[in-house]
Amino acid sequence: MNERNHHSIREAIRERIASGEWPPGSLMPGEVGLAEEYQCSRTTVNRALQTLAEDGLIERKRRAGTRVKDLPTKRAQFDIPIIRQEVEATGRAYRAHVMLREITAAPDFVAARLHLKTGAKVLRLQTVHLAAGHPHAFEDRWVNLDAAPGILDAPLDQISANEWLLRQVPYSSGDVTFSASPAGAMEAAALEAREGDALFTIDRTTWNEGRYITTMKLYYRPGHKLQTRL
Amino acid sequence: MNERNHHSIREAIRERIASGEWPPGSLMPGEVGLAEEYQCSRTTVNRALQTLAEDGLIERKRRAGTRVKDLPTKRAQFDIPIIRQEVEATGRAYRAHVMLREITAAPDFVAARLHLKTGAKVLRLQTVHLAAGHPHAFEDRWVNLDAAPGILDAPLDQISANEWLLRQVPYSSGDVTFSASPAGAMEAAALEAREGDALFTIDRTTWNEGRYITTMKLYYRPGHKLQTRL
DNA sequence: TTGGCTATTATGTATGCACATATTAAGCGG
DNA sequence: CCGCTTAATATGTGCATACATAATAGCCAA
Repeated sequence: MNERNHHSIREAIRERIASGEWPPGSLMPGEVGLAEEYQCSRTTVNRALQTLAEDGLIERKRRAGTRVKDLPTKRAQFDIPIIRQEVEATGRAYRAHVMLREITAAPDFVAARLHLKTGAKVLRLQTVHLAAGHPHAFEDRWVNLDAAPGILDAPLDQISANEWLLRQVPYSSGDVTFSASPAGAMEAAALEAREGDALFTIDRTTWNEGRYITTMKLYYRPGHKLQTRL
Repeated sequence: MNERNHHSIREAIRERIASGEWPPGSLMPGEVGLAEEYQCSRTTVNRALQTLAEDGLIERKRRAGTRVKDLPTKRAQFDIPIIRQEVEATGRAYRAHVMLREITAAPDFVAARLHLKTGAKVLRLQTVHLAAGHPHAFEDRWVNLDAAPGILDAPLDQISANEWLLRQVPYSSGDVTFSASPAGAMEAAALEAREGDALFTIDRTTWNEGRYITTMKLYYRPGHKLQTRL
């Protein structure tokens, strides 16, 4: 507890901030002062303060010193799991059902997201993810065939497109948008919901080193929540 | 570019992982090897690898070595700003309108969240946040009067409850839930939307060192999105 | 073969030091 | 009093080193 590694020092400082010892906007003691107080080297204090700065709790400037942030911006972190893992984590059996699988011309918004010409051939997949037999989410996905041609031979009844793609290009970047959208006829049918129901929706486009791979829209069943701590 | 600070080494390693040089699940070279390759000390490589591990890209175990994660769980980060800042960042004028302000008995779900007895007195606030005169979000908030009695004297027409509380207890913890919910009569009226519209919703409960301070539900106008990169 | 002990090894972490760099404060000439 | 230069200072970062710790491999005895 009273060890002087950077973890415990970080937590000690965090508590002193939370307690109001150093009010928002105020300057806190410098690294050397804290090092002396905690009987450790400046390096160790530096590490503790750096992680606090990453967490958005304090702001550090050379020469100016370290000060407690005025209006701290809270940072929420979500682990975005593979749906299979998400379902299995709750102890329910996972199954996916591919409703539609066709090669088609990319509509405008898909072409834009995947940086393709309008009308380029893409694979469209519509999948229902089932948890213990009940619809959990509906996925509407477009795959750039240039970037992932092998998907045409993938056994998509056994492994979800998401997982298959993840194995091909494991460490891709992406952007993610959370929103709420009303269920259309298609989503309502797939999720056994009513048209117009409010669905929690995730839009996601994925690329790797400049190659745009896939874009998808994921509609969760009504009532789905995404929770985190901050 | 070819510097050998921990930033550039981290990015170099990240790219080598993305390129597939070390496939998922495989063991990558040890710290000493990488240090030699990049002509730097083990300390520097260690730093680079530690941040990559925090990002969830690799997994490290003593003696066992460092390996690339098999199915990397993507981590989405959102900065949750104060609504005023969120609005002003888009260049629009911010204004808040308090629709309801009453001291009332806490209903069950509020009492549970704030760890109070059912029926304890709480302050309920309903606020519309306006961006350039148009409704942006509707906030339904409950404040624990024991934890923040001063709020009864706060000029809530000038400063939002959120900001006021944030100044009183700046460094609180909280939990956050994202979901989609249909607009009720109240939300529809406040947001100038139709009843049943799909609204992006954030539930948030805040505490500080065991004192439960406030819980609120925030309904965004239809079409609101929350975007991030991963 | 099995169980437990030990040596080995890769990562985890603290330290002292040197130097880099950004920013403020002081000094100074006009 | 202004604007420039210069010095002082807090943080940023890298390095060599030492030791801690966890996981593994190998060994030996029962």
